[in-house]
Amino acid sequence: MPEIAEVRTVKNVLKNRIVGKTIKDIKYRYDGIIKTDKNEFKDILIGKTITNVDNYGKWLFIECGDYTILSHLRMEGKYYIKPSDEEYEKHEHIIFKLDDGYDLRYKDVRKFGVMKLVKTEDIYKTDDIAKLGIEPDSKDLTDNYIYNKIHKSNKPIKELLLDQSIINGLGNIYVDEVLFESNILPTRLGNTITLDECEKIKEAGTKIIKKATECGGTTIRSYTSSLGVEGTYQEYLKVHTKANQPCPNCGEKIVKTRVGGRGTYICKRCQK
DNA sequence: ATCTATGCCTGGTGGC
DNA sequence: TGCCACCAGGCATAGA
Repeated sequence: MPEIAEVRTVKNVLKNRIVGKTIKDIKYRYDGIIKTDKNEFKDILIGKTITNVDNYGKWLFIECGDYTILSHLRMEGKYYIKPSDEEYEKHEHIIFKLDDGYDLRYKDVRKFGVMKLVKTEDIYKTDDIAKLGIEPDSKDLTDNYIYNKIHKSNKPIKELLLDQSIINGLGNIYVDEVLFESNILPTRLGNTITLDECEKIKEAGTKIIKKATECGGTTIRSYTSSLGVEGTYQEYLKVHTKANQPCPNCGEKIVKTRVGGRGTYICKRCQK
């Protein structure tokens, strides 16, 4: 499940491989991914040159001059670059045929991902992007910012950290890791979290996301390998996916529970 | 306004 | 082996 570190890795790979290429054609094999006008998507993009690839939190921006594809990978979206004559694989839904003989292919087994075409100058005015909060390793993220966003809430801190309008880019894996690193139980309500603990969340978020980004992200469930977008941060995970294994700090058994409907891993001794 | 339930999806898994 | 109910979960949206 791509979170900010994985999306940044995809961005870096794509940036090296597709910037400067021109889109010759677009094929839809399943067009439900496209959430803006499907005809316009083709009409506007065919003939355009890819000018940049960027990301903001989990959103990927594929910039083509005055228009940009906003792409969200959700659970299992992936991009591949393959020779144009290579056979299509199952679940390769959107095919961008580039002028260098390669395709940019969007594959998504569960079809949860979305693409939207917007004017580049309007990216940060769109509803999807405008509402996003601050990235977890940004210098702009402060203990006071977090505290102000959560201290009146009676939702579990885990749900608040998954709220993209507060912190932009954390998903289920990194929230578990951040809360473990901060010694905070995910079930604690927002209104019980102290300013000091917000500082710990900020520090942990910065440290973990920086490291995970360096590692190229985390690969937990990989059906297929792709273009170097598989990371190695899974080697550094301390609690997520570690049910029944000893806590790396104290040896207590890691427990898997559910918080806000999501699988959640905790050490009951280290997290209070 | 805010909360809860549901839908989107497919493949893997465990029970029988 | 086959069948099937269930689970994984980010996010939008409908309904309460």
